Amino acid sequence: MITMKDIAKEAGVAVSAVSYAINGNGSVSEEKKRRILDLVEKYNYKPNAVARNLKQRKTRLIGLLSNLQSLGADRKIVASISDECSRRNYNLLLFNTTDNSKQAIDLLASHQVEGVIYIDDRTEVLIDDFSSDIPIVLAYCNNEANKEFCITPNDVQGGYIATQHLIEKGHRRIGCITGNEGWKATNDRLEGYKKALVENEITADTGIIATGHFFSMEHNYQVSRALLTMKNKPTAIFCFSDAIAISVYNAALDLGLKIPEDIAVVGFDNEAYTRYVRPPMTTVAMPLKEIGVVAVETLFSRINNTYSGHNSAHNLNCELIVRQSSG
Amino acid sequence: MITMKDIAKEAGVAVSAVSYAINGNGSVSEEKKRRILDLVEKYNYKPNAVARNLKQRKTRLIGLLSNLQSLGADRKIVASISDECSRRNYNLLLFNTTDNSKQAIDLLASHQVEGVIYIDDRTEVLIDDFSSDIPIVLAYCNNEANKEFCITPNDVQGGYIATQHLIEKGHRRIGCITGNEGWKATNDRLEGYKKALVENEITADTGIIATGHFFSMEHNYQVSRALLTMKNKPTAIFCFSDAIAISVYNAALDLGLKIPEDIAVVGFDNEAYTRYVRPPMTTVAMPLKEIGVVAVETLFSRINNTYSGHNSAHNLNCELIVRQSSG
DNA sequence: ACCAGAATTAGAAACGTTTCTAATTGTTGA
DNA sequence: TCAACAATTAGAAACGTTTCTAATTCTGGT
Repeated sequence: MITMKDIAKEAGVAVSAVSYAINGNGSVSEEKKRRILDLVEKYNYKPNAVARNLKQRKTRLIGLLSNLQSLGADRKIVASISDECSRRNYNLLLFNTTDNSKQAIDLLASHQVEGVIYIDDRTEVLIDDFSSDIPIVLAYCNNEANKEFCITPNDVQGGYIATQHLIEKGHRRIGCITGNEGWKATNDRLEGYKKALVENEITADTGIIATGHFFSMEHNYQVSRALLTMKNKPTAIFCFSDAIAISVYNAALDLGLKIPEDIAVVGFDNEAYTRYVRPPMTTVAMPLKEIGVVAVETLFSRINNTYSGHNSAHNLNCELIVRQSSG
Repeated sequence: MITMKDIAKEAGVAVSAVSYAINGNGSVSEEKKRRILDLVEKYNYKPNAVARNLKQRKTRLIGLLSNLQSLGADRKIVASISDECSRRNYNLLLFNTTDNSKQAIDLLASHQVEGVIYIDDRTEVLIDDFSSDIPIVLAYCNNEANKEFCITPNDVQGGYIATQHLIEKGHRRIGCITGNEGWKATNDRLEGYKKALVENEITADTGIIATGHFFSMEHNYQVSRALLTMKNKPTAIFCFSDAIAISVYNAALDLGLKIPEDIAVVGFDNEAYTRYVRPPMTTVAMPLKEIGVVAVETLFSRINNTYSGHNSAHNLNCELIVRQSSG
């Protein structure tokens, strides 16, 4: 393993000169500089970043805590975060959280990361303790005590635009199939759904608000079927995920109902396949890329102490992708 | 920022004693040890990993090079790699490759990672130069010059079992829609397809071998439609991706053909949605988790110099997931 | 030719650990 | 009680950089 000392020796200069030559600070005569850089080239010498980091007390490393197991929507956020960090010449130190996030943060801290981004799709995050003096930002998830450092999709607005769209299409009897009970995404989307109804003076009928499940497709199919076989069935259904919407597609197919003529459908998530199902699905896209961008921006403003806290969550708006399932 | 020196001073011992106490090597009297660890607890002191890494010339870091933009199938590999490294108490330093993988590897090397895993879904990998003395392993992709360090799905076998399955279902006239021309996945799956035909003494008809595309669904739809409207159309189609299979689903729907009665379909990739489409899709699952496991194993055996090169690629078998689209 | 000031250079300290060496203390068996 | 040995301890060197300080060389204006 070749070091600066080796280069310095062979070039017949002091190690400081080598450092100056490589980093372009300090001052070195042109002739020496060329001699040094030639050797650097010759040996393909790369300075030891660990030594530099120790001396400079700066690692240009961001810790990324993510439950990669469940890497669903969040994977686009990870990609976006990675891009944003690269642009700033920062790298990511990845840590796979299982449950012990406290320990994970400690480990990242020991590696002297300059900040931590935590991605999770759970409702309330386990970190209660932002006590480490290292800046943390939460992406995609919520933490009541630290709202201002949470970058989340605006699920209320997402639920609202989906429902509003169906109302504009002429529907008055709009059902919905929610996600898991108690999840923030479920609560917020439901709130947006109700808000749209209220604004349009439609009284919500709890009989057509069904509880779905983000993972159990069997359950969603039963719920869809129940909704579509009611005596006074809805003319449209807003589903809290694309997968749930597929359950409605399947139930409709089995019951001989046509989408959107007999039943209009709107999904949520804008999964890749929604463009290709029949009929192409109208759905709500979360601002995943933007969440990554804002998370990194917020983190860096904290790192550089330029953060002007505004004490409210960053709630980024969703976008409605109109296709054919909504009429 | 509190250091060992601070702890040592307050405990009235030498810094070496603190190091011994924390790491449990060396020897320290019980009484001193308790005094030290109490202070460690009190100040929530965590040793600076950068300093330790410098001194020990060991970082317990693996570099991960991945084109996260295209994070498709590979995301499960990333999750698996992350798990395997965690189990070994190693962390991942993530680098988002755009095109300059050489530079990326240099950067990772400067961070003193002990090995590099490169994940890409491109045919031939850009790294021609494994010259850095740091061990590299390629996951999901191929490199002719360094076969033995490539961990790939066995696409030939994948194509074979899909076709064999259709033959066992009684089909003799089996078409296929390939992936992009020139891609290794395309070539290999086609080879497996042909092998199965030959073994069963079926002469391949190039008229029902169509060239599909992994990304252009419009193209795949046209191709599917053409295949299904031939005078002597196939009774089954093997598609080189699930998305292509969906195109066949759509074309069949539009032409009033029923799956699997009128046309049997097998996909490739086992995407999450294939369980929920109608009819549930028979498809081929790549051993993504296993690729991660073997990649990490191979890398560590190189790191620890216990690698017994066997000079051939690690080709891990795919698995057929039988559902209803194949009859 | 000389001097001030600038540019260049060498050397050493520092970053926070681990680990080596040597010194000190403690323990045991005769 | 004393040697012999083991356990504990302190101190310093080392890891590979960056950056400070001070010494040296160079430059141009008189």
